[in-house]
Amino acid sequence: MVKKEKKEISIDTEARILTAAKNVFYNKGLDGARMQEIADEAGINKALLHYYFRTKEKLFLAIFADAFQNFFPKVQETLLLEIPFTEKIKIFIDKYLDILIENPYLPGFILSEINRNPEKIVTDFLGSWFRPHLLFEQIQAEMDQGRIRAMDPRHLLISIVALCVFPFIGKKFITYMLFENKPKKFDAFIKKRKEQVTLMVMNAIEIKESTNQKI
Amino acid sequence: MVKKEKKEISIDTEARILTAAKNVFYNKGLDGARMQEIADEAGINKALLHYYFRTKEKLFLAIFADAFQNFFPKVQETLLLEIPFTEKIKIFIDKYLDILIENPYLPGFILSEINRNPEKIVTDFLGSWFRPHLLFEQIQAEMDQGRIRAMDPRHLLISIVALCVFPFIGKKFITYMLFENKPKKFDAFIKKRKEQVTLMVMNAIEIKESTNQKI
DNA sequence: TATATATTTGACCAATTAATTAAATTAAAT
DNA sequence: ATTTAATTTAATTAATTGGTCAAATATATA
Repeated sequence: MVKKEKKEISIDTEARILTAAKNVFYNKGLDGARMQEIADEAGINKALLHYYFRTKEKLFLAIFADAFQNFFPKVQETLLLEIPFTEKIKIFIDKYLDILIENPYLPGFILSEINRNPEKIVTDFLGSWFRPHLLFEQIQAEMDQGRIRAMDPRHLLISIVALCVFPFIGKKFITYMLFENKPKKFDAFIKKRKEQVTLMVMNAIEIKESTNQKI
Repeated sequence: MVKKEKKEISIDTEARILTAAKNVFYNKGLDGARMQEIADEAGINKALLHYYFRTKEKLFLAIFADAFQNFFPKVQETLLLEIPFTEKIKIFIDKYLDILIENPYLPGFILSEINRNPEKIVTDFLGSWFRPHLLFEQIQAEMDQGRIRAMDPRHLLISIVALCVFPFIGKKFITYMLFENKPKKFDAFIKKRKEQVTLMVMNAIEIKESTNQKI
C-alpha cells in the first residue's frame, strides 16, 4: 500500500516548534538552549519535540539552515545585479539593512555558530555558492578604470558589512548603553543608519583630486 | 598565629587554570565550556579546579572580569587625552586595533556574554565608569565649531568601533572565506587595516565645500 | 623529627538534561 | 464500526556534568 495522509490534528505543531526553537536558539545559543524550554514555548511535551525532530542537533540544524538560506541569498541578490557600481553599493546597503532590521538577532546567531564550528558551517552551507571573487573582480575593475578610489577590495567589502551589521551584533549592548535600554530608540536610530552608511562608503570610494592614489 | 605561607609545590597552578579557562571559555562560551576540559587543559584534576575556584560561575566571572578590566580602560584611555579631535581619532584607531590584535577573540567573548545577560554585565562592569556622553559632547562641540562634518555623534562612534572590531568578531569566518583558513594571511590583512579605517573615518568627518551640511 | 597547613587526587554524589518507550488518543480510510 | 496510521503524553532511562569529600601528599616551621 502506498503512503497516505491521515490525521491532521494540529497542522501547525511543526511550525510552532520551529518558531519556539528559533526564539530559544537565537537567544540562548545551541549550548544554552534546553529542549524543555523549547517544548514549553511551543506549548507541547518534550517527547513530542523528539518525535518531530529526533535530536537537539537535528532541530538546531533545521533552524540554522533555515536562517542561513533565508539570509545569504537575499544579501547576495543585490550583488549580482547588472547596474553601475556605486548604484549597486547603495542598493546593497539599503537592502542589507532592511534584511537586518527584519532579523536583528540573526547575525549574532550565525556568527556565534560559525565561531563554534567553522569547518562544518562553511562546508555545509557556504562552500558551494558564496563566491566573493566575482564581486572583488568587479570592484577591482572599477578601480582599474579609475572610477573609484584604489584600495584593497576586501577591506572595502568588510568595511561595508561592518558598518551595516555591527549595530545588530551589538544591539543589546548599544541599546543599553546609548538608548536607556529602550528598543524603540534603537530602532529609530537604525532607521537613520542607511544614509549614514551610504554617505560614509561613498566618501570612501570617491576619488578626490587632492588624494594620492595608492596601488 | 598569623597566616603564613607554606607549601609552594606548583606556584603557577592558579595561573595555569586561568590560562586554560580563558582558552576554553573564549572558544566555547560559558554554556559550552566544561569544567573537565578546563581541568584537562590545565593539566590538573577537576576537584582541584573547584578547590581554586569554587564554582564554574565564579571561575567564569574571574575570566570575564579580567578580560573586561583589561580591555575597556585601555580603550577609554585614548578618549580622555587632551589633544585635537582628529588627532585623537587617529590615535584611538591605532591603539584600539593594537589591543584587538593582541586579543582577537575578546570582543566576540564579551559580546556573546553581554547578549546572554545584558543587565548583569552592564550593572556589574560598565555601569559606573563607561560614560560615552563626555565623548559625544566633545564631538558635538567640534561639529558646532564647524571643524568636522555635522552628523549624529552616536553614528560616528558606532561606525568607528564597527570598522575596527568587526573583522575580529568575524575572524574565523573571514579567515575561512577570504584567506583559505590561514590565520597568517588574516593577520597580514589586519596590519593594513589601520590606515584603511583611519582614511575612511577621516573622509567621513572631513568637511567638503560641495557637501550640504545637515543639522 | 614532628606538626600544621596547603595542595592534590580518586571516587563519588546529586542534579540536570537529552533521549526513549510504551501506552493512550485522535482522525481518517475502509 | 473497525482498522490503520499519525499524533501525543507520562514515565522512565541513560548520559553528562557540576560539585563534594575523605584520604593522601608535599612543604614549611618549630
